[in-house]
Amino acid sequence: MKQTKISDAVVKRLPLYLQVLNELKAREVKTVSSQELGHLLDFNPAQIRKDLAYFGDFGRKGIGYEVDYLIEKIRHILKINQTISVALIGAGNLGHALCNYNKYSKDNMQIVAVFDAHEAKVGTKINNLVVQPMEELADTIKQQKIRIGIITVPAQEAQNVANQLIAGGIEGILNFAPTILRAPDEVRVQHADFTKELLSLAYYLNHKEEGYDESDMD
Amino acid sequence: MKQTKISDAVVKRLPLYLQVLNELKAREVKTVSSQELGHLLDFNPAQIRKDLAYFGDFGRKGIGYEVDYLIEKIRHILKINQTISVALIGAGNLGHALCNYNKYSKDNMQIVAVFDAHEAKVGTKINNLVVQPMEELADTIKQQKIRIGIITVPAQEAQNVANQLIAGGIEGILNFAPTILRAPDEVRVQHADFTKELLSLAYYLNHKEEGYDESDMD
DNA sequence: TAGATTGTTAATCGATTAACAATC
DNA sequence: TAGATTGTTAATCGATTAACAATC
Repeated sequence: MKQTKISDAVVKRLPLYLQVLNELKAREVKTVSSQELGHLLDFNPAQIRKDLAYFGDFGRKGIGYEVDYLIEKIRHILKINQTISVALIGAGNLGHALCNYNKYSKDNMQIVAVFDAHEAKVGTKINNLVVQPMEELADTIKQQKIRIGIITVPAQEAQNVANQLIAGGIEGILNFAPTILRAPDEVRVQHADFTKELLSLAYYLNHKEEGYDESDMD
Repeated sequence: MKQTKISDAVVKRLPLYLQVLNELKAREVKTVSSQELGHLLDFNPAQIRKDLAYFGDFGRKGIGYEVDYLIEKIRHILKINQTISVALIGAGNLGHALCNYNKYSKDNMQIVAVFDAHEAKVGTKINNLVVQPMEELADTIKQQKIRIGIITVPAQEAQNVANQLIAGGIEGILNFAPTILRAPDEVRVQHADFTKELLSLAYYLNHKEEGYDESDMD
């Protein structure tokens, strides 16, 4: 029984592999080498082979990887086979977008409940889901076996919502609010804050030439 | 004139520093040590000092960093002072959410134009911005000095939209579509794909215990 | 002054890449 | 078989952390 701690860097790349493999499958490509995958993803082929080798021997020497087979393996590693129930808190614009996105997505996440603290929102419908009041959060988590909470409320309310999710026994949180959440170690918190992406994009646009020039500061 | 190549890891942390500093400022905290910042962010204090030192000597030995001053310095580094014009392509749910978000945001990005390929959308309004047809993209980029394009169209259309942005002379792209974009080296492409965050979250929920156990595969 | 904390060098840690025997 | 490509070990590279002189 081989057990290795897989690094965050590797886990982050798995969804990317899956994405490219799905695109290859759509193009009816049957096998692919680490060389080709590396070219498509701008990764080093050795890195791809090493990443995949953490989980088993999926390739064939001299041939490469069978696309269908590798997809199945990675789906298995990420446990996409089983559906995970998700709650969304914050029925604003972003919440709507995510619900809508979720409806068409074919991966394992399923938003099964939506909550909002504002009375005006409670009772309205998003894609057949009735927006519930926050008071029902803990009970619903238990009844519907919800494991992940997506936070799409304003930054000031995010920690409060997180606390309620944690109290309700949530296992993971995807936080869209631009604030850092405190959570116990058992609860995995992932940030999906595109403002940070925009800010670093701005940095790169303004420092395109090369390194940072300290005299810029004056 | 000291010039150093700043690593991606450092640039990614700058917005986080800014975020925490802004929260400290709101609480009227005047100075903060790398120790305290490290505690708030779960970072090593030495790392914070090293990161900041790339850009200049912002702290005072024995005291720490002045919150207001450091905020100004980081804003300067990220060039948040000057506004950057942004175009959004894809007037769907996510596009709406981003426009709305942008209206209230106080940072440097400003969505100044919205485009959509679908006739039904063209001419409708999002926060005072009239949705324009794709044909006007290149001209608008030039006229309005747009530097960044945000892509919120379905995955299949994303590369096509990216090509049009690139042809129009865009400098950076923030891609929300779950697909990998090909772009020349001069154009910085940043991915803001929360599906990937969700997938890795799922991984961690299912492999909480410890390392990966290869016999799980059977 | 004594205590605290920076900026920075050196040490450590971990992740990426190169290289190659194994083998399809 | 000859050519290709894996899985894996060893080498390299880069990022994080520890340690400490400088100094507020």
